[in-house]
Amino acid sequence: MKKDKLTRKEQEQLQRRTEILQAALELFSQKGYHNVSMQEIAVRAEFAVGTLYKFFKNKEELYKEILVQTANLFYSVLSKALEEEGDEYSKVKKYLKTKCKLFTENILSVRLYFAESGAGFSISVKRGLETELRSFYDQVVRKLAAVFEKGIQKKIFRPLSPYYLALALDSISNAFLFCWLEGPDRHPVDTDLIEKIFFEQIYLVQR
Amino acid sequence: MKKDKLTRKEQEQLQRRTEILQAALELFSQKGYHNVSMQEIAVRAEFAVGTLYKFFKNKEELYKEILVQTANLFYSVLSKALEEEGDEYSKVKKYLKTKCKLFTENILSVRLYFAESGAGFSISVKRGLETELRSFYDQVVRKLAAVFEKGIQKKIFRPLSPYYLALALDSISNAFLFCWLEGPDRHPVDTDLIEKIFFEQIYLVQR
Amino acid sequence: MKKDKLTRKEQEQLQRRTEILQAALELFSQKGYHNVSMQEIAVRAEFAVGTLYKFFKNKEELYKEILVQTANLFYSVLSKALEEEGDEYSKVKKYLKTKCKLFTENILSVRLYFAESGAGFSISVKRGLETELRSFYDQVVRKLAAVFEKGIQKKIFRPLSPYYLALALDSISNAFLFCWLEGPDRHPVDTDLIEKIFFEQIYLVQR
Amino acid sequence: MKKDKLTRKEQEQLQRRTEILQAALELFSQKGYHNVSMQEIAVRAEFAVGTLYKFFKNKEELYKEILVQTANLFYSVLSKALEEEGDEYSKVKKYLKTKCKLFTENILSVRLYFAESGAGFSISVKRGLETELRSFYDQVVRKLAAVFEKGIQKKIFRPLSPYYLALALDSISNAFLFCWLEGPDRHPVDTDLIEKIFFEQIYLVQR
DNA sequence: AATGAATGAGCGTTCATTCAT
DNA sequence: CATGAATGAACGCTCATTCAT
Repeated sequence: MKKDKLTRKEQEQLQRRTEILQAALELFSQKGYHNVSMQEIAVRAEFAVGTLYKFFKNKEELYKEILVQTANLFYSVLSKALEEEGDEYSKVKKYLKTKCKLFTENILSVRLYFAESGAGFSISVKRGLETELRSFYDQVVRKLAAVFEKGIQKKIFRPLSPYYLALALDSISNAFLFCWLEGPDRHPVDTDLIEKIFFEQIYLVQR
Repeated sequence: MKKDKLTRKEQEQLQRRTEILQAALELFSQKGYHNVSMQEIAVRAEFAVGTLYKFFKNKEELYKEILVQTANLFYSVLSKALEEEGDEYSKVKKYLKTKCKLFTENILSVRLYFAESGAGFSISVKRGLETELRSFYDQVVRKLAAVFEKGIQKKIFRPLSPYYLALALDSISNAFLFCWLEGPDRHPVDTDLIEKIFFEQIYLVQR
Repeated sequence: MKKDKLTRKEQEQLQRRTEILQAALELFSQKGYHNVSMQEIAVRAEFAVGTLYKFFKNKEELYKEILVQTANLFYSVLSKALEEEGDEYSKVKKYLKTKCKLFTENILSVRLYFAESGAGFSISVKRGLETELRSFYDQVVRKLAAVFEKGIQKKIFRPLSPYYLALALDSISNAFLFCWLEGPDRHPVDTDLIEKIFFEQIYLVQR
Repeated sequence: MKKDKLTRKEQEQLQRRTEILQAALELFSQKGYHNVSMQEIAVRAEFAVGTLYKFFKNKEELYKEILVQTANLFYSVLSKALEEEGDEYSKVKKYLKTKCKLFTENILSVRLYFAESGAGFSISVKRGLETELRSFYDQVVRKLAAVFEKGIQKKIFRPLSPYYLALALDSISNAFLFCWLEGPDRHPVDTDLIEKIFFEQIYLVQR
């Protein structure tokens, strides 16, 4: 009947689903997968336990859904940032700015995502999920590396291994963002400062 | 009564304790805190469950002990590396070399430590443990920052925020080590390569 | 208002009811009461769950209805067979023939009926249902016994306890029918063979 | 160390196991598999739920154990009865006597066994268990059939299909025993009466 | 001191039943 | 009326912890 639009019922369903995911995200990111019960999620989402199972096959799938959604969001937003118009330098600047915004606006997801997939090591809740998530992450790093490669060819960046350069930029930005977002003082993240530190000083733009 | 030496009984006790910790480390680092039962640890350590409780108040304390021991080891080894003779440049080189060795030789501990305390975010098994471990980590970063500060004064390093410089070096070295230690290829970690990348190319030693 | 005929609405209602009962019979007889959910029945009957509850107070009543209908069918059909014209010998022959046909044409009901009420022991889904069903069964046996009694008086049958004779005939015919209907070979049931075995050989018609 | 005898500990374990099985038998035979919870069994056996799982992998295994034990008991006792000294006539008499005693002394097991494996149809709790149990039953029937076969050769019994003869005897004896054991009056089972009915009147001993 | 059998709270999950639409 | 999304009690099962031996 309707093509683009969802029926009101479908909209409501989607809304409920989102509410459950939000409640679960809040709890999982705060206490971790194993310390959150379905009962608890149900109470916070203001549904009965059974209702959760109407939307998600089991606890693991609910958890996985959150992480995959997060991974998709991060991947699509960061990918787009790297595909914008401009030279490689401005692309990387855009990437950083976008990443800062993304992290700032999605602290809970970020927290959960890094706890599960680990920037480095991690012990996954679900066998294979870790690998799946890391591959998302790796795709972004590779896209970033491709930008560095082109920038190196154009003599915008110093001639270093593009992949390690990308990895380095990513890990530094993660570290700084974690530092700012988690700190007890919790200063608003200063995008300009990051940009300045990475590019003008550390990151090797040819002068 | 006894001053330096432990009685044979005390030695034996220490030995048992260590065996339990080792068994637990292997299991926790492989499967994660929540997927390892005390039963399982007992079997691997070749003791009865009850015996585990003679040495550790509960599962959480056993876990905590492993992490705190790891943190102590890392802290003491890395601190010492930074206190060796030489200028700031060679101190940082020594720090990196030591860290590579430390990680390579203690993969299990490293895996567990980063899964729990997170290079960045993490969701702790035990409330407060995360903070405690991060403070250990932070002490090392601060020591490294102090070295950078002195190096900057001596004009060995460029004039950047010493703390962020330390954080950056640390996060990059973590990222590279994770990459090497976890990679499916699992090349033996190339200390010289790290050194070269960090110092000659990225890390901005004044030339 | 209406005397004999049902309004179209009532007819439709009856039709729906029958469809539900049929769907439930198929599922119950295949998987057993506890392994069939109302959801499942609803899907097979192509109604909503709620609709099932318009027709039957609850799952138990739906189940009970199937069994009671089956019991009624069996009772009425077998009773009628025993009431037909003829001597006692041909009555019993008729009874057997009818029973064979009844079982063959209603395997699902038979399966469910015997699983629930048990030829012998059984553990009922519903307290009291077992007893209720057995009383139906017992009525048939008593009717059969009455025929044997008369036949014994007429010297058609040997002078044995009519009730036990009836019980024996019934249990043997059940056993043979089960054997034939369930057997992996599943020969079409040979009515004549049964008749021959029961009457000419085992069942002791006076010669 | 000990060869034949069990250590006291092992004896105690066996005792506990038996107590659990007994409690479970009582409940299962009364209310059926699906209407008995592990909690309930635990309470009746005066153990904690966890303890049940030390002895049996899960509810199904506990149930299966009861049935298989019963099947084994029935099979071994009835087989032995058929192997005793004597002609075929006395063997069958012995078989009947033994079966009466067996049923009388193990009403609960009998009730459960027939509810599950069904003398005829049944809907099994566990896929395959039904088949497994029926094969035990079938072995006994075949042994009995072999006795009939020999008896027929020796002209002790009338020349009928031995298998159907065995099936008939078994189903009649079941029916009578069920009748006596379940009846509200619950007369003590009259072995002699059964024997008399089967042999002298119905069962075709050549005269 | 060491043991490991016993415990039972608490989990994830199902499904008969209800009731707003 | 028919619907089917929502409910929540109750299940099977696990495992950290205890304590009699």
